[in-house]
Amino acid sequence: MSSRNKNDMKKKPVSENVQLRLEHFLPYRFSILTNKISASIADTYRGKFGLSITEWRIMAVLGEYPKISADEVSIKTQIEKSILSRAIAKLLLRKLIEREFSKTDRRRSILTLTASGMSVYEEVVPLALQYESQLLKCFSGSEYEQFSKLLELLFQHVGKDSAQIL
Amino acid sequence: MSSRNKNDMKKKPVSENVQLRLEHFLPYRFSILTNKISASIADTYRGKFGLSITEWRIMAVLGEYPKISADEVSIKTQIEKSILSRAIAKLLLRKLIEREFSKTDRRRSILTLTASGMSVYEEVVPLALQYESQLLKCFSGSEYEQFSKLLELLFQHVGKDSAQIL
DNA sequence: TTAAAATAGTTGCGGTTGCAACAATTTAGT
DNA sequence: ACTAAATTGTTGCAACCGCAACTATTTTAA
Repeated sequence: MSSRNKNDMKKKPVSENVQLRLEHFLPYRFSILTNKISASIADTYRGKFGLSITEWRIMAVLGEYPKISADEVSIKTQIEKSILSRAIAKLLLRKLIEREFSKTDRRRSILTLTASGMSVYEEVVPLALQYESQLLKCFSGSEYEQFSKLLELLFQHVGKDSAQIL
Repeated sequence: MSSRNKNDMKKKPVSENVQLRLEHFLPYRFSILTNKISASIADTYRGKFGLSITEWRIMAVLGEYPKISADEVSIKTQIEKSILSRAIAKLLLRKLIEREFSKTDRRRSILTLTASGMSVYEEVVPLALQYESQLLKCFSGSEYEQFSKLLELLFQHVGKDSAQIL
């Protein structure tokens, strides 16, 4: 083994030779895919109901969990609290949701869908489910099972303190 | 069969009984996952290089495909053209990329990484790959194969005219 | 009991986003 | 050759985003 070989190795460590192909890069692919899906859903919600995705998500959570606080909505949806506050203000104006404040803790809000909010909710839910099933048409039953399982794995992995991952 | 039963069916069609569980809704899960991943990557790029994800993507594409136009970057990255235009302006100011215009079509820009842009690129690439491999640590080899394949399926499916899907 | 810390929600502000209109140039159709 | 349409990139504008500072209230603990 000559010293020339040794120098070559120093000049070109493996890591610098590894190349990045953006279109195969997982985080990138995820992002593109998610953006497409979100954009297409957002179009529908905005077009048919004048709802942003954020607004819809708030309503979706309230449909499942009536009488929770803004803070609990924030925890469940990961929506940042200032964004949430403004979205809630809009929904209140449009009377799609109602708010009272807890008697025992006057900081805490208690949010519910109004009757008209509920009727929008009941109109959107089937649309959302239909969209999802359209999306999943590319999978066979067992493929869906696999995908769901693997996605869950990834979810768990990312969930445990993402600071630690990078 | 009484007319009462018929009325009941009108009042509660099956579709209204189907419920939505947001946390199991695929588009929602995708969105949460992607946002977490993107946020964590964005932190690194911003912290170490002062680059937004958009800016980094432009550089990544130029690293792979030197001398392409803004429009081609837009097609490859799906970045909207006004956002792209402003990001390119920033990268030009910081002299991370260079621009000339085609002699034969003076509308068309020709973009390349500068030397310093290239050196940033070569510093970021290994980081990005390292992040990806961290992310994939939750999969075994065969799980990764599966996941990759299924994601590709979904990708194709969504790709073919998303208007048609919804 | 009272001062400090924690919690819930709102708001100010600077930055980003994305649609739509625009200018400059090139291509197509007649 | 000449006008209409298409393409490439930029910019105006209104909406949105998210951090940080703020108010109001409740909890902690000395």
